[in-house]
Amino acid sequence: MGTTKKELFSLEDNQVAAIAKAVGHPARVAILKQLARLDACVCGDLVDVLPLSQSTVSQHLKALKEAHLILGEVEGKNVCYCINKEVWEKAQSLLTDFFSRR
Amino acid sequence: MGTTKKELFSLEDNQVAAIAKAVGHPARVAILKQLARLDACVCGDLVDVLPLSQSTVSQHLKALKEAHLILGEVEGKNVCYCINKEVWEKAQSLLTDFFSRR
DNA sequence: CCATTTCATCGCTATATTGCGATTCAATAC
DNA sequence: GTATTGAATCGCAATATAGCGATGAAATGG
Repeated sequence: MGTTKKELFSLEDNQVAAIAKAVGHPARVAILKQLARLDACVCGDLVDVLPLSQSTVSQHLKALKEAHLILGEVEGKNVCYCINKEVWEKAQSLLTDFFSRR
Repeated sequence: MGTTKKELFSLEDNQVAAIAKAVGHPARVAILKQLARLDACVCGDLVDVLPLSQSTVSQHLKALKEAHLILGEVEGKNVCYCINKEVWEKAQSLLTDFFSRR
């Protein structure tokens, strides 16, 4: 318990849920918006923009990375994040389809 | 801590996050799909369709109701759930806009 | 009245999430 | 080499979530 019984649901339902879950926090929404806006990647400028500590922002970035919605590339001392275009488009179509029902 | 600092984010970011959070579980995805498919409302047939106990399904329905994505109407002994069309469309446009970035 | 059915809620356990400060590690700067 | 900077991770506390069985409350059936 406390654990989602993923095995019991369809792949698609799990995919939709996983994406939605990753987006389900205002900080992560804000991060994704920033990354979309800047098109090119950014790094820890995100920390400056967000009203959260560095460690907390790092956690959210990790969550988004685990959902494959973003990519992080090391550039010397910095890490450059950007939207994972492929997965983003997949997510877009999954969610669009989902909400187009009815 | 353990609590999202919603105050620190924009209304829109919070709205997007709240909807995504509600959708962020495969059981709730499955419920919403069913309700969309049956167009007309259903009741505890949902429990039969889902691989979860009645109490757990009830919890998920509560979560969806709190996100205003669904409506529940008492009909004698039964409760009839259906998608909240207005909010659903709002959610659709919010999420579509969100994913249309970039 | 009592029994049954339908659903919500309580009470509990297990696990996950959010947040932060402190620490660590790698890369640069000196 | 040491110092500094950027970012991930650790460790912790507070809270939230997922799941279930049991109990409750309202409506129907007798």
